[in-house]
Amino acid sequence: MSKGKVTRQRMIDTAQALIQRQGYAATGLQQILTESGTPRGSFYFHFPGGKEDLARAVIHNHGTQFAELIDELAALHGSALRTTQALIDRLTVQMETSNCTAGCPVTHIAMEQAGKSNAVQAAAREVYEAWRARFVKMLRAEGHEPELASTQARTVLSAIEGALLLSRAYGSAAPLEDLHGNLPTLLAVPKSTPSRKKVRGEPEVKPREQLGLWGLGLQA
Amino acid sequence: MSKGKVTRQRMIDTAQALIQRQGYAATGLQQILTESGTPRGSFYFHFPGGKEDLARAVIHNHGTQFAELIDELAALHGSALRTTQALIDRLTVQMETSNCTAGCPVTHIAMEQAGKSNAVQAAAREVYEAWRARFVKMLRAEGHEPELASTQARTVLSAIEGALLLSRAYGSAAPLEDLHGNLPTLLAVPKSTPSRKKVRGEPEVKPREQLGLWGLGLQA
DNA sequence: GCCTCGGTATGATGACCGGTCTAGAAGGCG
DNA sequence: CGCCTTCTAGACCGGTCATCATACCGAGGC
Repeated sequence: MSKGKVTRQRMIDTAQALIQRQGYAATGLQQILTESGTPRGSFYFHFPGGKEDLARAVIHNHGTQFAELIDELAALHGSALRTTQALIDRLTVQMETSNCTAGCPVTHIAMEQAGKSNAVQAAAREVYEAWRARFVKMLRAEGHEPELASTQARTVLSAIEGALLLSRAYGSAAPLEDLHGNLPTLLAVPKSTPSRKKVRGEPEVKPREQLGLWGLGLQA
Repeated sequence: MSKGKVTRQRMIDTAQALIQRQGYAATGLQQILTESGTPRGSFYFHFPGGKEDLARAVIHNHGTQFAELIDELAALHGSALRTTQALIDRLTVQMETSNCTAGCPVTHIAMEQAGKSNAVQAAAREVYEAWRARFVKMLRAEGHEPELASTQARTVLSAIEGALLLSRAYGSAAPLEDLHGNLPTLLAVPKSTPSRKKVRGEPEVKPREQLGLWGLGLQA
C-alpha cells in the first residue's frame, strides 16, 4: 500500500469512528483532520469532492466490513437465525462498550443526508442491499420462498438498524436484546404467505451492475 | 389560547415539519423563524434554553400526536396486528407523499443528539416508552405474557423506526411494506418462550412518574 | 540537475450557526 | 392615564463550518 493510500485509509477510519459515535453533521472536518493527524491539503487531494466523497468512502468501508462480519458469522453458525443472533450479540457488546453511542455509521450518514445528496443515498442503498442479500442467501438455503426471504431479510435489517437507534436513544442495549429474543418468530415460516396485496406499484430498487463488487446477485 | 401560545405552537409545528424532513442539525433557527414568520426575540422568549428547548418541545408534541394516532387506530381496529398494520399504512402513505423524506422527527433528533444532551435523550426515551406502552397494552389484552409483550412491543417499535430510516435511504417505501407483510409472524406467540438468558444485567430504564402524562403505567 | 507526480501544508474566505441584547408594542387592569 | 405583564422585533456578535488557492516537499526517472 502506498503512502497516500495509508493516509487516505487513516482518514476514512477516523471519520467512520467519529460518525459512528456522534453522527455526520456533528463530525466536522477539523476534528477528523486533527484526530487522524492529516493536513487539510491532503484531505482535498484524496477527496476532491469534499466531505461528501469522504462520506461515500466511509459508507463503502463500513459496508464491506459489516458484510464480511456477516459472512464470517454465517460460516461459523450456518443458520440464518443463529447468524443473526450472533450478529446482534456483536452489536450489543459494541453498544455497551461504547457507552451506548456506537450506532451504524452508514445509517447516521444516510439519515442526515437523505434528500440532500443522491450520491450518498445511492451508496447507502447499495450497502443495505449487499447486507440484505446475505440474509436472503441464508434464508433461501433454508427453504424460504424467494419473496418471503426477500421481505424477511429487509425487515430484519430494519429491525437491527432501528434497535441500534433506540439503544442509543435509551442509553441501554435493551432494544437489541429484545430483538435477539424475538428473532425466532420473526424468521419463522408463516402458515400462509403474507396476504397483503401490493397496493401500489413497488418501485423496487434494482441493484446496479456494480453490485457485483459485493457479490451475491440479488433477486428483488 | 393566548397569542403567545399560538406563536409558540407555530414555531413547534414548523420546526417539527422541517426536522421530520431534513433532520435536526440541518434545520437552522433562521429557517424555522423565516418559515413560521417569527422574530428571533420571540424565539428566545418562548424557548429560553434555546434550540434544545425547542427540540424537547418537538419531541413532546410529536410524541403526543403519534400516541393519539395509535390510540385512534387501536379503537378502530382492536387487535395489535391490525392496528400496527394500519399504523404502518399511514406511515407508508406519508413516506410516499413526501417523496421519501418524512421520517420520525423524534428519532431524527434523538439520533443526532445522542450523547450530547441528556435532556433531549430523556425526552425521546419517554416518548418511545409511551408508544411502546400502547403496543404492550394491546398484546396483553390478547393474552401475551407480560415479558413477551414487553419485548415484542419494543421490537415492533425498533422495526418501525428502522423501516422509516431505510425507506428514506432507499427512496422507496418498500422497507415499510416488507415490515407490514412480516408483522403476523413478528407478533405471533412462539411455541416456547424466548430461550435466551440474560447475559448481562439489564439496566432497564424505569419510567419516571411524569410518564403519567402519557397514561398507561408500564411494567418493564 | 531538472522535471514530474504524488502528496503535504497553511492561511484565507464567505456562509451559516445559535445566542445575546436592547427597544418597543400590545393588552389588561386599576 | 400609568403601570405591569406578555410578547414582538431586529440588529449584532463571535465562532464554526467546508472549501479553495497557493506554495512547498520528497522521491523517482531521465
